[in-house]
Amino acid sequence: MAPTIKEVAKRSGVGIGTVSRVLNNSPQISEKTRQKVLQAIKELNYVPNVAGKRLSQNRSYVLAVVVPVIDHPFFAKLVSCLEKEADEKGYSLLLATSQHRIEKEHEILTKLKQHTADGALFVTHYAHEESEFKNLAIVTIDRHLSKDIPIVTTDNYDASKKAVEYLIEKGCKKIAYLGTKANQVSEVSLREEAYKDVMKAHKMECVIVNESIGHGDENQLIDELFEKHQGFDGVFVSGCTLATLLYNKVRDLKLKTPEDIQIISYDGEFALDDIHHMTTLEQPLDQMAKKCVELLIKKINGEEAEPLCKFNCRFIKGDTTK
Amino acid sequence: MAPTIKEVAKRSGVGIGTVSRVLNNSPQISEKTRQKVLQAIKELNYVPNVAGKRLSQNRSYVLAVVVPVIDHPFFAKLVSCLEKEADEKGYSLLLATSQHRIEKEHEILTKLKQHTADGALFVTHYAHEESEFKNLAIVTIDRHLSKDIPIVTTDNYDASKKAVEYLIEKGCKKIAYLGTKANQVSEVSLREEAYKDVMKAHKMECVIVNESIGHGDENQLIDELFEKHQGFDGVFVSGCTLATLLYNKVRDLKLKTPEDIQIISYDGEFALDDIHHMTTLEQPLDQMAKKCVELLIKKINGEEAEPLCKFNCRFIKGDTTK
DNA sequence: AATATAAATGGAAACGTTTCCATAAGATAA
DNA sequence: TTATCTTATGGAAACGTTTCCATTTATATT
Repeated sequence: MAPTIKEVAKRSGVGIGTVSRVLNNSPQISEKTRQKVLQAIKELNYVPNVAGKRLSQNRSYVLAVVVPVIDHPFFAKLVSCLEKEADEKGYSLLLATSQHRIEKEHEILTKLKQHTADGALFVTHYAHEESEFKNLAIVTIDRHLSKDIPIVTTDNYDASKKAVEYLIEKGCKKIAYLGTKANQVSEVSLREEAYKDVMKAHKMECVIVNESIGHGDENQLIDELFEKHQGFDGVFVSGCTLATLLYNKVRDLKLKTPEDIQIISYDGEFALDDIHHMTTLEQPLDQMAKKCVELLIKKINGEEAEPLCKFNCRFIKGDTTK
Repeated sequence: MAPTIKEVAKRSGVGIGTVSRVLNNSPQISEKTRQKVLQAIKELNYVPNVAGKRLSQNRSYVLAVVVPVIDHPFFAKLVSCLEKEADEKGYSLLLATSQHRIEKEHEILTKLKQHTADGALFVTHYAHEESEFKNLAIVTIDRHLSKDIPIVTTDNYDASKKAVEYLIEKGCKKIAYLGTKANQVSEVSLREEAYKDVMKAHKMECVIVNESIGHGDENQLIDELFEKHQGFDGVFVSGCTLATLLYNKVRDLKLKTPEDIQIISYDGEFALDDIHHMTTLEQPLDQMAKKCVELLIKKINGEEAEPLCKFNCRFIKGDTTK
């Protein structure tokens, strides 16, 4: 069996409390004792057992993250950033993909209650009873779950407004909106709002092609755009998968961009982004991830956490606009 | 505070052992008692604390997976499959990205020793002292780490051989190999071996463009292929990122495929695979993930595990070959 | 040298489970 | 009814930490 703190104590001739203090870098330990203990630890090849630590502290040092899927550039990149941040703060990352199934989210809530994880980041799209979140350390991206749950998001409305206005400025006469249908409680729905408002302000016609989340084929959506609607010369598209699909469709149709059609997309996180030089509103995922972890840790520690953190998107001029 | 097993016992008027047995679906519990206990659990809103369970069982029910990066279609898809399988077997997935840094792998080994996780899947590319793996439940994909560590892989040699022969059969006169440089101990190196062997057998010239792992720009590699070498009409490419980059480069150069150049790639897992219809050797990641989890659990339970599991790739005819 | 104060240390108790052993209750056979 | 064998149940001990309180040791002050 692996050596325990007791054996380390015996070997170094001190008490178990002292060993524990050395392990936790407690200041009130004499240098001499510290060395003795460290020596014994090395000799015994002692590694602390986290189960004991967790039980006595009632802490797991694990953060859970719930994403709809992981094999998607946006979520993959996000999780990548999260892992880096969590790691830096001494937390591990427990990954849960909901596959758009609400039960999976319930499982995560149970894991929080079980103390499998100390906190969770929800990046998913289902609603819950607010009471389910009681006393749990939760943070979301983009979505309003409950008034006690902090949200990390981007300036969806402002950035979208600027993007659509940019298309108009560059000469677009008929602009379409292509996106996944966002729930009302999601900040993402502001993208469509902004589009509509700009269209209205410029007395232009709205062309909206929407998909309900997790269902329907995204390719089909693109086809719908080109079949049902014609003559547009600009598209504001929400989501990187749709954007790439659109880009490829345009190419297949032998349309030229930006000459025939101009495109701006929200979400710049492409799997292979050195290929598609698309004009993009890029979300600062690294900063957002950092903030998520920070907020989560605050909530875990029972500290006050900002209810809403809004980051600015970076406008990246690619070659899909003039 | 959350209710404990003791309180459930008191409320239902039984002993704590009985409650524990109900929780673990022990058979020798009378139906009457079981109902009483379940009732109390419901009334108290009791959720078992995993820290206690873990300590007493010395099990975490967590599997760690170490991948170089997660924002890459192949690894993202793999992790996605793993999570599904782990979940089915009652395990959670702890995600660690090594970012090609060996220290991160050491951290995972420490986590295993600490019992943060019961086992780990290594999908990374560094070497270790064999002794570091002593008594730990580890499985790898593609890589020989130590003789006690099972490997899950594909028929790299056979599949590659067939692919290259296919190109020849379809009329290619000069075929290049494009890939990341694989370590000797990796099964992936067999792809290049197979290519070389086929070239030799057909008395054709080898054109190999290689990248050392994690370094260098993949785009640069593609450029190198087209600059240093000319006149080839077929490429066997290893890895989905490279394949997509190549595909796009070919398009940018206004070359036609399969007319001017035929391409087969190893790894069919594209982020957006409904776009690129490339001829591909697809690895059955779902089956592989299942096997990995299965082997890991066997090792955790101290059972014998097969040292090598080789899966067949699926040949998918796309429109990059005749 | 004696006393007061601060710093370092030892170890019991607590965290919430599971498991094993002893015992009680129930079923079966005589 | 009594003896025997199952089946069901209670609860102490163990898992490996941390933490708090009591105590010892060192240092400073008179």
